[in-house]
Amino acid sequence: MLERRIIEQEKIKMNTLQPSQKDKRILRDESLPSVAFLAKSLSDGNRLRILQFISGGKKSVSAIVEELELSQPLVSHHLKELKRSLLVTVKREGPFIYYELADSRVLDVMHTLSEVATDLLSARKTF
Amino acid sequence: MLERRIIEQEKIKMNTLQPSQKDKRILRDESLPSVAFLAKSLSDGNRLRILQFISGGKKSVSAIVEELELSQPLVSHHLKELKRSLLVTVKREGPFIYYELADSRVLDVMHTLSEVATDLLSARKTF
DNA sequence: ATATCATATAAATGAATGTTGATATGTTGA
DNA sequence: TCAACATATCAACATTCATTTATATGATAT
Repeated sequence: MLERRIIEQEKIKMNTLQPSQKDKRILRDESLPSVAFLAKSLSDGNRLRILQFISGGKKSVSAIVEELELSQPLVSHHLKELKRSLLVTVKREGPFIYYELADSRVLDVMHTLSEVATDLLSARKTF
Repeated sequence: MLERRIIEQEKIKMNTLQPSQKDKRILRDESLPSVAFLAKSLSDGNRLRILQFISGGKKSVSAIVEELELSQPLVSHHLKELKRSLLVTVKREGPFIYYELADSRVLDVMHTLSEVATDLLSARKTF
C-alpha cells in the first residue's frame, strides 16, 4: 500500500503552510543569495584572521601582512574579496591604505559559529 | 625620511598588544578553521534553503526535493555536505530518511547576515 | 626626476565545488 | 522473490577559488 507515502505528502503540505508565520527567523528566499555571499566571504580562515585583526581598528596592508605572516599579494587578494562583499572599508592615507571592519556584527556571527562548532563537536564525541 | 614608516610600525605594535583583552568577541586562532568550515556550509544558496526548510521540523529527502524543486542527487549532495559539518542530524524511519536542523543558532546567524547585507547595501547606495 | 616604499594586478596552477545524468543500494509491500 | 519506491553514490564536467611568482601602479622623499 501507499498509505505511508500519502501520509508523508500530507505532512509535507502541513509543514509548508505559511512558513513565514511559524518562525520569525525565516528569511525571504530573495535574501538568501546575499546571506550566502557574505558567508562565502567568511568561509576562509585567512580572511577571518584578517577581519579579526582589523576589528581592533583600521590597519594597513603591510601591518596585516606582518601580523598574519602571509604574502602581500595573498593579503591583497583577500582584502579585495572582503571589499567586494562590503565587509571592509578602505581609506588611503599617504602611502598607506587602511582597511577597516565595516560592520562589527560579523564578529558576533563568528563568535556564534565558534560556539556552535564547539557544541556540535562535543556532542559528536558524546555517545 | 622614514618617520612615517616608523610611526606606522609603532602603531602596529601598540594595536597588537594583548589582543584578546581588547574585545571579548575576539576568538582564538585555533577556532577560526571551524568557523570557516561552518561558514562554508552556509555559503551556498541551495543549502541555506534546505536549512531553512528543515528548520520547521524534520523533513525527508523527497520532501526537500519537491519543496525546493531541485534534483534528488543535488539535494542528497548538499545534505551530505550539511551532515559533514554537523549542521543536520539524520534519522531513518522506514523507507524515508529524515534530516533535521542540528542547531537553531544557524538561523540566527543567517538572520544577522541578512540584516548586515541589507545595511551594507543600503549604505552603498547612500552617497 | 628618480629611487624607494606600499599596494595592486596578472598569469599560472592545483584543488575544491556545484551540477547533471546514470546507476547502485536499501527498504517496503505484494 | 520481486516490483516499486526512497535515497545514495559515481563519473564527468565546468567553474570557482586559494596560492605563488613576477610585474605594474602609485605615493613619497631626496
